[in-house]
Amino acid sequence: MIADRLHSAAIHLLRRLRKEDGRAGISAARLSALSVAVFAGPVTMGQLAAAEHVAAPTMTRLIAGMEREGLVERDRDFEDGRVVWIRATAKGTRILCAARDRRLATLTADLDALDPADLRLLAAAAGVIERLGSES
Amino acid sequence: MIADRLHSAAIHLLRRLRKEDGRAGISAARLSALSVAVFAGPVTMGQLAAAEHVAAPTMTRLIAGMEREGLVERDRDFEDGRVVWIRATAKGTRILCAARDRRLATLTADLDALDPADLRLLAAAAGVIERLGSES
DNA sequence: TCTTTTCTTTAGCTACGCTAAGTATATCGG
DNA sequence: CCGATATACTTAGCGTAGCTAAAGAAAAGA
Repeated sequence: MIADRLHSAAIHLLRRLRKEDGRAGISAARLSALSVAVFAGPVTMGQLAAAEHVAAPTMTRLIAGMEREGLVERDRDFEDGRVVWIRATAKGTRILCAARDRRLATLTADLDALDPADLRLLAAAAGVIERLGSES
Repeated sequence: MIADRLHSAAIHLLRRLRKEDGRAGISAARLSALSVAVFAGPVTMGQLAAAEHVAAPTMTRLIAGMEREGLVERDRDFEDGRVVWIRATAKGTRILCAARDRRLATLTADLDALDPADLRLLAAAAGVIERLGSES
């Protein structure tokens, strides 16, 4: 029942992290999209939606919210007028890093309580889960 | 940056599983609560909310929805009139198993594509993540 | 008895996810 | 060149999940 346990574990982990993210003033979904914008350079709306495995309108709203708060900016493509490029602002990059540090601080406390062996296990498993989540 | 990668991995895995659960006609949050009701015997609302790391009103609504669909039943406690006991119905148990089988089927296909070593890794990591999510 | 505590629900808000439909731009066949 | 189709994104509207604040009902204590 690996599937069950992974599912349940993911749900509970996210609920826990959600609280930390809430304190940082940004939701998990936005944070995840923002990190793509920050680290994968300017991306189009379509690329972002695909990267986040989310329908296009969902990404439109996520970006609209972040644009209102000055975390990202939109630019129309010069060649293709339909395409919108998303770029993280300096503030967006700063917020991302701050939120990440905050998560890191709380999670680090938890991780420190683990066996070094468990920690190595998690590090290795994260990659596998990542691949699992991005399949299909 | 294990925290980041775990966070991102959990988000993407859940988004993927959400689609499967949707096809099964039950959401991830309900499924998770239902499995507690099924496997941890009758539980009170408070216990359920605590087990799922969710505020009480959230659990009230989850249970209300599942009660409407005949997946669980409520009973007042004989001794303490404030307490409500939640019991999974036969239908609820059936639905849970069906949804689990469905998830299992899709995830199994993914898992089969993994190295046996990766699979063992995931099995071991699930327990660690579980503990991580249930902390504090 | 009156107050306080505990368990649950109601009301109301924000946010995320979806589909269906609309708009604007590109592209292709005639 | 022009109409039809295809693509990229947005708008509208719905359902669900999460929260807090406050209310209701029952238990426990002064």
